[in-house]
Amino acid sequence: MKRATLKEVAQLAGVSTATVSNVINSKKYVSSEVKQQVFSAMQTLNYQPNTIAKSLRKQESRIVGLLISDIANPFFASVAKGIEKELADNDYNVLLCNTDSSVERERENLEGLIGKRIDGLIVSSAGNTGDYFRSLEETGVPIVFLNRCPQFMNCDVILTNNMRGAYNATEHLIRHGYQRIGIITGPTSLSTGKDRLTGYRRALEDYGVTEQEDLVKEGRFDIESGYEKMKELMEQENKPDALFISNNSMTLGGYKYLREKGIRIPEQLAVIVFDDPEWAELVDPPVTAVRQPSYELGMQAAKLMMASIKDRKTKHDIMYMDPALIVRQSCGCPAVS
Amino acid sequence: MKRATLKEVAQLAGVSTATVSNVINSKKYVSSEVKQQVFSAMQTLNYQPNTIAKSLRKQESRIVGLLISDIANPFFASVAKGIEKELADNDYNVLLCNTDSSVERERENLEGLIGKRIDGLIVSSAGNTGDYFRSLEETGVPIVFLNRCPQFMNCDVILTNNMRGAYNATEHLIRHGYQRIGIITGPTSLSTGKDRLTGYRRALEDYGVTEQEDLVKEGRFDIESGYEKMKELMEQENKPDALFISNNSMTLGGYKYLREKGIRIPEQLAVIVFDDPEWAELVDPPVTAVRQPSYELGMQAAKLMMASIKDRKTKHDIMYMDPALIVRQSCGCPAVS
DNA sequence: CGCTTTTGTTTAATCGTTTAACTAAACTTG
DNA sequence: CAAGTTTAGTTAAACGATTAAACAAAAGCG
Repeated sequence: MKRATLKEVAQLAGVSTATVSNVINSKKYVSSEVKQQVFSAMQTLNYQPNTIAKSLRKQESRIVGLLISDIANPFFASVAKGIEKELADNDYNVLLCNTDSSVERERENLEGLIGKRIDGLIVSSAGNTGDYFRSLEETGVPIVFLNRCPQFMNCDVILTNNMRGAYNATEHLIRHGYQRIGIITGPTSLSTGKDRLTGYRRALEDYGVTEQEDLVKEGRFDIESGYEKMKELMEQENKPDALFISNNSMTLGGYKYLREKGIRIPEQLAVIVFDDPEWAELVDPPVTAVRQPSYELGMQAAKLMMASIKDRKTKHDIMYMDPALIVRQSCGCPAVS
Repeated sequence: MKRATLKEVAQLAGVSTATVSNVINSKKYVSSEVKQQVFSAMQTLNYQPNTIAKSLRKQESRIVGLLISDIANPFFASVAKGIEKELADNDYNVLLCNTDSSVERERENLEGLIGKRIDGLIVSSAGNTGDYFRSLEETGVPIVFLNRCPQFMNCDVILTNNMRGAYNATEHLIRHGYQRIGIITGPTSLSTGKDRLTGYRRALEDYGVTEQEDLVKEGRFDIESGYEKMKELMEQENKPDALFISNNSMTLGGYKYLREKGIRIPEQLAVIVFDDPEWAELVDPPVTAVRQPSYELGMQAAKLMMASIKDRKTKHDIMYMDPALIVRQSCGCPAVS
């Protein structure tokens, strides 16, 4: 069954298409008689306006692209949920693109999205430079960067205060008297990876602890590299007595290794992790975590986006959300402070 | 900066729009001279075809709607990832709609998607009847139901073999000698909830165990109800000695309660859960789980969708994916068999 | 050399809306 | 009551692509 068009509705109601359009969008004043006619015509034809045609004419798609590395990562899933909610409330839809952290796929997806004439893009880029976003930006499409901070562009950025989160975590470990505090960090090509590492370093500095090079391992924010790096750390001469892990996925990998080897937490190794997924309090032992407000992060990103699209906001912000340290049992006795 | 149109490219290249179109889509034979001209014009104007116009003309959007209850649930997140991957490989995009299990929002979203003229819909409905999908189906848009089985419609359905999964889990508990095997099931208005309950019952029957009404609790597939129902079970006279929990979220809630009360698994309560999220082997104790092939489920759903869209497949399938029982430590000693 | 066929390109209609510009009727108003 | 204003609705041109049909030039052919 073909869908009815506005024209057909107009014919049936015995009016012009313009009038039908006006009725639908309640633009101009239309007599209630005619309105009734139109409504009933719409009813009988089961008319549903064609958004594509509308988009073409109005030059807006009411679609926002979402470019993220891994929707299966609970952090991103939660972010996506926040974004979807906020956008839906404003009658915008989300086009989901998963990049698997591949710059290649990111670029391809971006091209597709440009073609689709998205009204905005929310992105947590896999790349470090992000120069290929330029061509989108130049056409006036607002971009919100999520937990990634491109150097040069004039667009909104929303970030967890990664440095502070990492600083607090490290500080916590220092205050508990740990001497050899290691870190499994993310790719330093990403601002999240870099900032968390910086936070860790600042804390060490501030407390006069000298950094030990072999206690700093760079992973790839995924499960496998978490396992690998944990292995490296625990098999080397100079083992850490405490460890800060930079995200949830690497924690899964790391914990896996520790479990296999029967290494006890926190007796043999104290652990604090960045991200606070729902399983954090159920693993053995419950893990002390730096919680990013992921859902709120998504909502805020979407709000910034709406402000750019609807209110034509052109002054762009960089917005920090503060993470919270949730102390559980993986980081040593609740002493000192 | 306005985006260039095909017309402008044509002008610059000194040819007609039809020719440019032909070059882009390599439809008809175009002399390589002209081709060069067109390409270079496209280059200098930084031309990106407008998909919206194309959609309108060709009457296809190359967008598939995805309607799910909660993208933050790792099961759905993984499903979504599989769908996105498979669709992207076929040059289709995913429009993500989160319904929060609200039939209301589901209906609203559906309307929006119809307006957007999606080429297909993949849905894990929150409702039981799903009659409002009819209007979409009638226009010839293929629908794939995911883990939900509407009675009447002529569309593809892809299901985890919920009954078998639940049966196997229950059987496993019975064979380990448990006497009072309980279940926290999902809403029986959903086929997932119902089928898992049925599987549980069949197993009991087959082994001549009589069902005890007060050991069967119906949750809502979310964390809160998991906590509630676990509480009810463990505070009543007739406590279970083993429990089958119907999904991952309710497990989180249930485990939370057990941890609070210091109830030991499996000594005081053996547990098997449906779904095998990434944290399953890290919680204390690692949980025996019925693993649904979530990513593959998503991929298959997308494949069915592509078959319907591209190959005009009209004969529709109901496809079962078999879950696997992953035995860990939460369900008693690895004895018997 | 004329005739058909092939090749390469153009013309113009179309997809389903919105909206600026226009019109005709009804209503004010001095 | 003539002139201006308001009201309620129509006409037709966009938006940016695709594509059937038309066409001109070149090639093939006896």
